[in-house]
Amino acid sequence: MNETPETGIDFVRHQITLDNSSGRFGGTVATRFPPEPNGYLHIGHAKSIVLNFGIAQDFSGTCNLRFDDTNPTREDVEYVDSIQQDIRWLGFGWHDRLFYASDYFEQLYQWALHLIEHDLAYVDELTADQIREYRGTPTEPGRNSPWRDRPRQENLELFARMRAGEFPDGHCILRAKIDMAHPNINMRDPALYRIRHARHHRTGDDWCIYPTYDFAHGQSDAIEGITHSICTLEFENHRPLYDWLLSHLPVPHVPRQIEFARLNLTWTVMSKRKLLRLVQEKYVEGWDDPRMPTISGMRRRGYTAEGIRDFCRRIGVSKTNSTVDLALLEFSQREDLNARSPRFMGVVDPVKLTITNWPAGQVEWFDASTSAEDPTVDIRRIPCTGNLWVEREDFMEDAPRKWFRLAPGKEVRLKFAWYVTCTGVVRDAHGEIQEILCTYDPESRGGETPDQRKVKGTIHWVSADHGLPAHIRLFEPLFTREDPDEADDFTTVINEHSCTVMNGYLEPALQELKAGETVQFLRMGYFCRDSRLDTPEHPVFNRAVTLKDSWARVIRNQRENE
RNA sequence: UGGGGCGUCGCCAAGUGGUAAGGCACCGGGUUUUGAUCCCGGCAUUCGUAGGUUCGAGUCCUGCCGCCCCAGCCA
Repeated sequence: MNETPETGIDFVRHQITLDNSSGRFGGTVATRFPPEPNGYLHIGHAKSIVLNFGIAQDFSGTCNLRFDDTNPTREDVEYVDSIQQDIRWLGFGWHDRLFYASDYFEQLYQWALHLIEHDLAYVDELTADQIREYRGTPTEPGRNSPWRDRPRQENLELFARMRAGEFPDGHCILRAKIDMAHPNINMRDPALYRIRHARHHRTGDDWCIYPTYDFAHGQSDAIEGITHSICTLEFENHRPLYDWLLSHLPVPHVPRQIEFARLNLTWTVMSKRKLLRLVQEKYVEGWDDPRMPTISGMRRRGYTAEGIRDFCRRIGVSKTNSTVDLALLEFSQREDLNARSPRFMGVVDPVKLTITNWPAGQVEWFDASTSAEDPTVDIRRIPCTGNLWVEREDFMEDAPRKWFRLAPGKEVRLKFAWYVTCTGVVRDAHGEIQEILCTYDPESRGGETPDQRKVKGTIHWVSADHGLPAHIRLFEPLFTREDPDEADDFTTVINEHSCTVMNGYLEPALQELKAGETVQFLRMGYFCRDSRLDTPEHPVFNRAVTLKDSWARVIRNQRENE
């Protein structure tokens, strides 16, 4: 696949180029992807991963994977494992550059001491509520804590006792001493350390005080020699603090923070809090539900890593808050899936088709290619009989103009096989069509006739005597509106019909397909054999994405014009 | 109304004073044993808005308007 970006160089790469020519970092480029292990990665993270690892590749630099694990009450190893798996699956690696902010706890502690020794930090015994009151508001300055000017020695002792576990959670915190009247609220003596008597997934019970994001992130970047610390827009307000800490600490290196806009997608939610709620309240099967925008969900659905990377390149990187159309993600998937998926036949919503002039008991086998490009390669055999399953939507009793599928009196081609002409239908007691009756033209074997007559419509089919019953899962967006975040409560706009399970039939060759593999069912879309619900006795397929359907569009436009 | 950002086609997005790239979507047309793919063609006299500077402004200046972020001991 073409890996060339659709747009010019983005502003982040532009800044890096500028830094390289000014020699700010001696020409080296080091980035990092810093997830907090408190949830599964989603397509928004993919944007960041492609950016950070992509920049490292483009500039012959490095990209570290660093877990931002400074809050043991929210984090879990389940997530550190899934995150690594997802990044690898996306096609990126970090070699031996796997780090944890918790690796730096001792160094961070020493730096906190340094701040105290220079009268730049103090232990505050105000309660959380009091601190909030003292902080002021965006339009009013805050007030100094009564503990702000306690002696250096006392701060040192108190901080040591915090570490020693002498105080309960919330008893006190370490704060930077900056400016309680600062117009940027993040500079009003921000918290640096808090007490958390909680077991950490890596450091166990070694610590009962943990650094905040602000105190850990920039210093971790400094320790790792990160040149460009790329984060999302909401951290822009933190940059003055990021820079302040770095300039007041004896760090070995000073990185540059650059912020870009996080990804929003239509028809979905992206916040970890909301995704967690979908999982916990069982609106979905789990983090890897094919309807989830998680990496694991998309993988299970049948999306490809290449397609996701391509999507991330197409959306670009900027500082504009934006919501990308889901159609673009689907386009990227179709483009990649089209190039790599073998073609098979599967009937999703089956209706019987009986060939009335078919020799009783006869079975014909056709050699057919699974390639859309070259009919001479990748041949498998398909059985055909007089009893077939065809797609219910491929028949219409009163066909509109330009309909060239099945209808009374109309002739169509059964892909790879014969021409059949519809002679009638059989209905059940409720008037539902139970069976379509056809005759076939024995001269049309393989889909062409000696008289070269044109048949515009070609439909897919499966021999009812050989077809493999399967559950075929069709998905719609999880929400009923394209901007679920705008609803008062996003759970009130959940789409009840986001997953429809069809009882379909597949051509026998599909029996061999392995779980996790994606194929095209001719005319129906790309389907991935499910890795969780599938059994050898009863296959389960997920539709990753439909094919473009210009007939549906014709119908839609016709309706709108009426 | 304090501070920090952002406003270029329906959705993204290039553009760094010289006369509006590209992708998606959409609309035509051609090829086709997938109404798929593929291929051709169309799609911003205008850059939130009002002024100003300039031979020349999406790009510079000023004023408005709109949207996003910040008052966690979350990240």
